[in-house]
Amino acid sequence: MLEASPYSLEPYFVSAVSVDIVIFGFENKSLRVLLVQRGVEPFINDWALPGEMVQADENLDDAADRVLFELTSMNEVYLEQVASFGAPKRHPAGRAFTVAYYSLIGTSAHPVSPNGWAQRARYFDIEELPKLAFDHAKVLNTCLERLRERVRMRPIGFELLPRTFSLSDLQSLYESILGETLDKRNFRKKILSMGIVEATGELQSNVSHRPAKLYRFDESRYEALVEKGFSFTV
Amino acid sequence: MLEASPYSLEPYFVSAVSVDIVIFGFENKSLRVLLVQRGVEPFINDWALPGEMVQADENLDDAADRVLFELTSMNEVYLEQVASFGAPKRHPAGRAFTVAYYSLIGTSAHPVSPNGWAQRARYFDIEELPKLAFDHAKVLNTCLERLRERVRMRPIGFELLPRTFSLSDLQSLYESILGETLDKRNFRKKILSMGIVEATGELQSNVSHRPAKLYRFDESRYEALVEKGFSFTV
DNA sequence: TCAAAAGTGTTTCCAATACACCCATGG
DNA sequence: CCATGGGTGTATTGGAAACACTTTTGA
Repeated sequence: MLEASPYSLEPYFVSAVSVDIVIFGFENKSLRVLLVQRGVEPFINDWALPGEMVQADENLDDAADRVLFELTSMNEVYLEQVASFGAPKRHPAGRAFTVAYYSLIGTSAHPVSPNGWAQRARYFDIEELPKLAFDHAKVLNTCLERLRERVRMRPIGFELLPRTFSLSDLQSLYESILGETLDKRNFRKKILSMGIVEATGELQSNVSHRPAKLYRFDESRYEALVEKGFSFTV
Repeated sequence: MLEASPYSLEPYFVSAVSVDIVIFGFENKSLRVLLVQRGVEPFINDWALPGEMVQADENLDDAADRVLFELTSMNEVYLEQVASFGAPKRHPAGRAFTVAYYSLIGTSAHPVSPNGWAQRARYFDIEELPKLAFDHAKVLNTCLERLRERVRMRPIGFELLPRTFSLSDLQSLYESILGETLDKRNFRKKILSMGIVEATGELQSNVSHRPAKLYRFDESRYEALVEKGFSFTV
């Protein structure tokens, strides 16, 4: 809370606030996170979450959108605020808070343009993360847990797949997010009974095994289900 | 994210960060929220969420604990961070972010000592809230939704009841949090089968109807269940 | 013809739901 | 004896979980 004089607020306007984003992608049957390598002190050369200071005229969600757009040139992406962090010593330059978001974007084909303080950027397998700058390991973990929670409650994550996909693709996605294996028949039954995917009629090609049917995500059906609330437990 | 020169950070250390707390209580079969009436500008005389600026050497959770303790003299209370808000114009004195928490405390018997910028404090029925200062209506709403989400996932909220309580008390608590009525027999079956309450052997006294059995919350059993994860859908 | 992944049904079990009457107390 | 809330059981249904073999393709 904030008050006017005689309780002066002035001494409190000394903090910096940033947004940091855990950008999840999915490729090669594993969950990935986009990290950037710092090109400046502190933590120079360490990997870190993409993030920027919130600008004077910007609200938090807009700042998150901006960071995401500047890095990936993608817009209108699934983005959810998760938590804020503000340990007094988390940044050597002063009192710095950060608001963490996670986002889901299809990995395959977007350009990545690190800018500002970053020298490069790439996806890391969630199982093979490098040491991270600041408290970003904790931030990332918190966001991963939130993603898992979400996935258990509803079929999130179509954003991580190409426009058409096989049910096995979808299953590996869930398996790599949840970190456990699922029964194939039960998984299919569940997804198909929800009616949130529809067959395109196409098949995979050039695979050295029986080609899978391809599906697409039925967004309108999905929205309808979210409206009236459903539970999803694979 | 934060960087060192040549990307100077200095211009960013200009924000204030506060914590605001939605303190839920339960009395008279209805869910209540503790609000304080502002004694200073801006929004003088309006009701607002209890909150304070985060101090220089304090992390967010500690600041929340402090606000709660200063107001209610209670410690070790259930407290959960929910979300952060930072619209550029939300405070007239400058760029001010707030991190919202909610807490659950038994209402009945704690003193309330408003201090600093507040002239008084009292509980409001969740159905009869006054106009709130700043963006606190939105903050409160977000926290209420989080509480509802939590309650649907697990039997939270024993903190809101006296140490011994009847199953009907527990049921009204759930009903007022969720805003819907529940079937008595099914509710009891569910709660008792989870084994998270145990009968004390005592009965209500001085009630002009059949006295209810009193129960207490079995905390160790509860923790054990949380560990291995359970779902709770009343 | 082999390897690799796709695809497919049934049974079992448990939890969710719906539903109506008698009981103990104070006034 | 009446009003008030406390307390109890059963039948039904639907979703969750367990489980193994056949099919199609490219190499």
